[in-house]
Amino acid sequence: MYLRALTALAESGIRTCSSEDLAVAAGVNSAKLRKDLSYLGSYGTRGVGYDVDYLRYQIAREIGVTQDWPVVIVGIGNLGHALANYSGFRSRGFRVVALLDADPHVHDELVAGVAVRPFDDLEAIVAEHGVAIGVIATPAVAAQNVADRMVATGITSILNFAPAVLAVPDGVDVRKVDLSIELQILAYHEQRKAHDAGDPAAVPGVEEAAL
Amino acid sequence: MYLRALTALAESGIRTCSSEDLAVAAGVNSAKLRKDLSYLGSYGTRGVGYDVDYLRYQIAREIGVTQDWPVVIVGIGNLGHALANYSGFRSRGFRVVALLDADPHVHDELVAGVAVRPFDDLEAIVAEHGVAIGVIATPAVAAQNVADRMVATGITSILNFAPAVLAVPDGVDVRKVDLSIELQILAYHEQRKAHDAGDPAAVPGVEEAAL
DNA sequence: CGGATTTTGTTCTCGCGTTCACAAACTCCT
DNA sequence: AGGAGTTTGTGAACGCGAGAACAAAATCCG
Repeated sequence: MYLRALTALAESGIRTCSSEDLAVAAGVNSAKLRKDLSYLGSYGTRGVGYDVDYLRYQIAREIGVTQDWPVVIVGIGNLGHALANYSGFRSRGFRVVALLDADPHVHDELVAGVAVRPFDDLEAIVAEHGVAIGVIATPAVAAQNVADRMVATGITSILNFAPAVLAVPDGVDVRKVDLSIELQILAYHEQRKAHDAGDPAAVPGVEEAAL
Repeated sequence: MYLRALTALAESGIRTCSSEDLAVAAGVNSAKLRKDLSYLGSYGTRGVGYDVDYLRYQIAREIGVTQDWPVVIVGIGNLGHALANYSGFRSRGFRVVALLDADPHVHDELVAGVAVRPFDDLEAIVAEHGVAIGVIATPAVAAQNVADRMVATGITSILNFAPAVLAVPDGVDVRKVDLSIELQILAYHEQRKAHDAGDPAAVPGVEEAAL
C-alpha cells in the first residue's frame, strides 16, 4: 500500500513527503506508518520527511518487487480470463507464463496473448520457468486437487480464488480471496444500518446478544 | 465462511456436526468458532453439537443473506466482465441490476444478459431498484469520482476493486480488494524463503532490522 | 436411575498490533 | 551561530482478538 501511494505521489511530481502526507495517501495512521517503515531501516530525515524515490526503491527492494516473478494461472473461466488480462500484475513484476485448464474445449485459445494449455502440462511449465507462485481460479471442487499438484511440482505460494479451504504442507503459503464474502460483509452492515434506524428489535443484533 | 462450510457439509448429507468438525471445514480454531457462534445465540446442544440446517438458517438470517440485494457494477473492463458473470454473487443473494461504464464504446453491449448503460444513468437505476451496494471496477483515477456519485445517489456500501484509497463520509462502508497486493505478499514471503535458505545476509530482513 | 462421556458456552490469560506521546535530530531564518 | 520550528524514530500504554481451559449441560449405557 505504501509503495502504491509513493508511486502516486511520484507521478504527481512530489519529491519529498512527511509521514503524515504518506499516511493520508495510504489511508492509515501516521504513527503506524512510521513504525512500519522503521522496520526496514531509517530512511527518513527528521525535520524534513522521506525522499519519495529513495523510499520507493527501498520498499520495492524489501518486498521483492524489483524481481520478475513467473506465475501460472489454473482455471480459465470468467475469473481466470480477467486475471490473465489484469494489467496490474505485469506492472508490479508478475509475468503470467502459462494458463492451464482441465477442459479441452478451451485449449489453444489465446487469452491475453497466451495460449491455454492442458492442466497436465503443469509440471513441465513449472520446471521450465522456475515458477514459485500459482493462482487457482477453478471451481471449489477442483481447488484441492490443483493445489496438491502445484505443491508436488514445487510451487510454494498459492493465491486461491476458489471458495474452498486448502490443506497444504508447512512451508507453502496460501492466500485466499473470496469476492462474494466481501459483498456479504457489506450486506451485513447494510442490514444492521436499516434495522438500527427502523425497528432495532426486529432482528437480534450482535451487540444485544453479546451483552 | 461458516455459512459456506455448513452448506458444504449439508450437501454431503451431514445433519449434525461438532464445533471441531465445522472448525476444520472452515479452517479455524474450534474455540474461536464456538465464541463466534455464541454471539448469535446458543444454537448448539452440549454433548451433541450443532444441527447443520438450523445453524445454517440462523447464520444466513443474521448476516442478511436471506434477502435479495440489488447491486450496481461500475467499470466494465476485464474485471467488470468477470464480476458480472461471477455465479457466486447470484447464488448468495446478490442480483446485478445494472452495469455502467463511462465509455460509450461499450454501451448496449450485453454482459451476462445485462446491457451496459451510461454512467449517468446511475441515479435513475439506484432510485428504481433501491440499490444500496455499489461495486467499483474502474481504473484508479476514476474511482473517487464514481464513489462520490454513488454516495450522492444514496448508496451506502461500496466494494472497491480499484487500487485507490477512497474518501467517503461517515455512515458509508467501503471494502477494498486489491488483487495484485495479494500476489505481492506471496512474492515477499517467497523472497524471504529463498534468502533464508541460501544467504541470509544478502537482504536485510525484517527480523534482523527489528532487533 | 446414575455415573461416564461428550460437547458446548464462557472465562481468563496471553500476545500482538495500533496509537499516543515525546525525545532526538534536522532545517530554516535571523 | 543559535534559537524556533518540524518531523522522525521509538518507548509505553491500550485495546482487542485468539487460544487454552474449565464448568455446565446433554446424551449414552449399564
